[in-house]
Order: sequence, then C-alpha cells, then structure tokens
Amino acid sequence: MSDLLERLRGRGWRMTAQRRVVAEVLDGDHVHLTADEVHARAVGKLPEISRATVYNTLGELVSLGEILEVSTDRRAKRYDPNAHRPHHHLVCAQCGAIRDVHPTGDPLTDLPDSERFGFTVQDVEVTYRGVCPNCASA
Amino acid sequence: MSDLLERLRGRGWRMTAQRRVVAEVLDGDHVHLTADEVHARAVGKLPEISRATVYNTLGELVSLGEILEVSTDRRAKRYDPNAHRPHHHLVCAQCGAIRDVHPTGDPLTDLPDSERFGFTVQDVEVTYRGVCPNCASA
DNA sequence: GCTTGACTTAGACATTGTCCATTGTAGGAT
DNA sequence: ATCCTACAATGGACAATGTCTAAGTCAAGC
Ligand SMILES: [Mn+2]
Ligand SMILES: [Mn+2]
Ligand SMILES: [Zn+2]
Ligand SMILES: [Zn+2]
Repeated sequence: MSDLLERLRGRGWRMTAQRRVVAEVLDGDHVHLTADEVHARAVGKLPEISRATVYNTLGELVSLGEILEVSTDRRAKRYDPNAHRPHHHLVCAQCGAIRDVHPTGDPLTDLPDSERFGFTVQDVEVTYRGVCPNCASA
Repeated sequence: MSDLLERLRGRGWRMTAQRRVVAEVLDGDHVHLTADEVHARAVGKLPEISRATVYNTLGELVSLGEILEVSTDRRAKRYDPNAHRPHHHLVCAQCGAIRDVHPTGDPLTDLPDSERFGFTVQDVEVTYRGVCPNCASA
C-alpha cells in the first residue's frame, strides 16, 4: 500500500522502518488484528520493533483516519484498515471470527428525536453476533 | 427489589449479606455501573465485602439473566439491571453518560441473507455515540 | 556530514479482570 | 439449639491489555 505511505509522508510523517512495517502488516482489506497480533507480524519483518512503537503507530493511524478501532469483544481492540467504506461487523460468538457486513437502511434514522434526549448523535456502531458456519458444523 | 431477591432464592441461591447488598446496589432501572462502582457502593453498606465477591455475584446475575453486561467503552464492562425490556445505548463521547434508547425497526431484518455469510445470527448490539446536552453547553 | 527534534525502546506502571487456597457460614438435618 | 457440609467469601497472586517515561537513536533538512 504505497498509497498509504505516500499519503502519510505528505502529511509530514517521518518515515521509519518501524512505521513502514506496521503499515505493511495492515495492508489488505479483510483483517481485524489486535495490537499484539500486529506486533507479532511486524516482528517477523523487523525483529527489534517494540510493543510501544506498535501501539503508538496504531494510535496515530487511527487519529489520521487511516484505520479504525473496533471493539467487537471485551478483550483487545482490533484495528481495521477498511476505513474507506462504512460498514459494521458480524462476530462469531464461539471462535471470534469477524466479517464486514453492510446492512440496508441507516440505524441513525431509526432513532427518533424523542429518543435522543438532546444529544447530538454523531455515529452508530452495530455488532451482530452469531455462530459461523465453521463452528456450527463442529 | 425484593422481587429479585425472591426470584433468586427460588432458584436455590444461598442468600448472603454480600449478595443482598450487590442486588440492592443494582436496584433501580437507569444505572450502568462498572464492577468497581458496584463494589464501592456495596462497601458503603457492608464494608468488608471483597472485590472478588462482587465480580462473582455480577457474573452469576448475568448468567441468570437478571442483569446485562454492556460494553459501551473499551474500559470496564457495565452492569445493566434493565434486562426486562430490550434496548440499546446512547453514549456521550465526552463524559461517558449513558442513556437507554429504543430505536424503531429491527436491525436484524436490515441484514440480508447475502450479508450473513452462513452465520446463524442471534443478536445485535447497537451503540449510538454523540455529545450530551450537558457537554454541548460547556 | 551535522544538528535537532521527532521517533523508538525497555520496562515500570495502571486498569480491569480471573484464579486459587483458605476461611467462613447458610440452611438443612438431627 | 447444635452440628454438618457444601457452597460462598476473602485476600492476594496472577494475567491481559494498554499507557507512560527517561534515555538513546535517527530521518531529514541544512
Ligand atoms: Mn471491518
Ligand atoms: Mn441500559
Ligand atoms: Zn466460529
Ligand atoms: Zn456528556
């Protein structure tokens, strides 16, 4: 994803080997890795990269809007490179598998004014839970 | 909520002073307390109650379906005594205030078969985020 | 090639939650 | 009323995830 690296450089990011490998790990659209999973894969390419740097870099990418944080379970946050197209998530309650889903309709329009209590509603996050075909057949 | 205590006793719950105070703390419908907040309030009524017991009791109440776990932020789980009426949550991004909301429509029907990937979808959790009137006026 | 401020690092620390061995007790049996 | 015992409570160790800091390193502009 030289696209991403170019955009980041354009924003004044100092390009280091560490940031490059983190961006490489997140390349591809259908992953939802935890910080430690990102770290493990980054170590494969750059053995001396530290946990703190991975956390820092992920946080920066989130601030820049290049990746999203998703919290589908109560364990670790997951980092989602699919920040371009709005979507929600379908999670297997047994194995934790995550799929991107695109429900029809807008949940925001389903929240009437009388149910907004004066809040300025900005965003909505929908998480579907169920059992994936793999777990169902086991 | 002697209702709750009666129901629990009926299910063979051994009634201890600790369980009673935890149930008392959760009495009332519009609270979403963390385990440590429940513990702090329980200590006010029964100073020697331990953290482990509060965690155990909350876990049991969740298993029994008497309260719900909600994860509106990535910090601590919150415990919701409003397990009777299905609802979702509206959270202030600034102060963390939480309101129960009842959107119209069913998000489950908004997820077409083609977006289910063979999953058996069981449940959906919707979290609205925004700014509460209090924070907006500050 | 220097210089310098931004970046990286290791590890201490914080928060939230779980686990376990020990001690205590609710509630039934006598 | 007392005893028994299975179930519950306790404190503290441990685990998982994440944050912070002080010291060292280096990318990039001059
Ligand atoms: Mn996604
Ligand atoms: Mn609620
Ligand atoms: Zn599964
Ligand atoms: Zn607020």
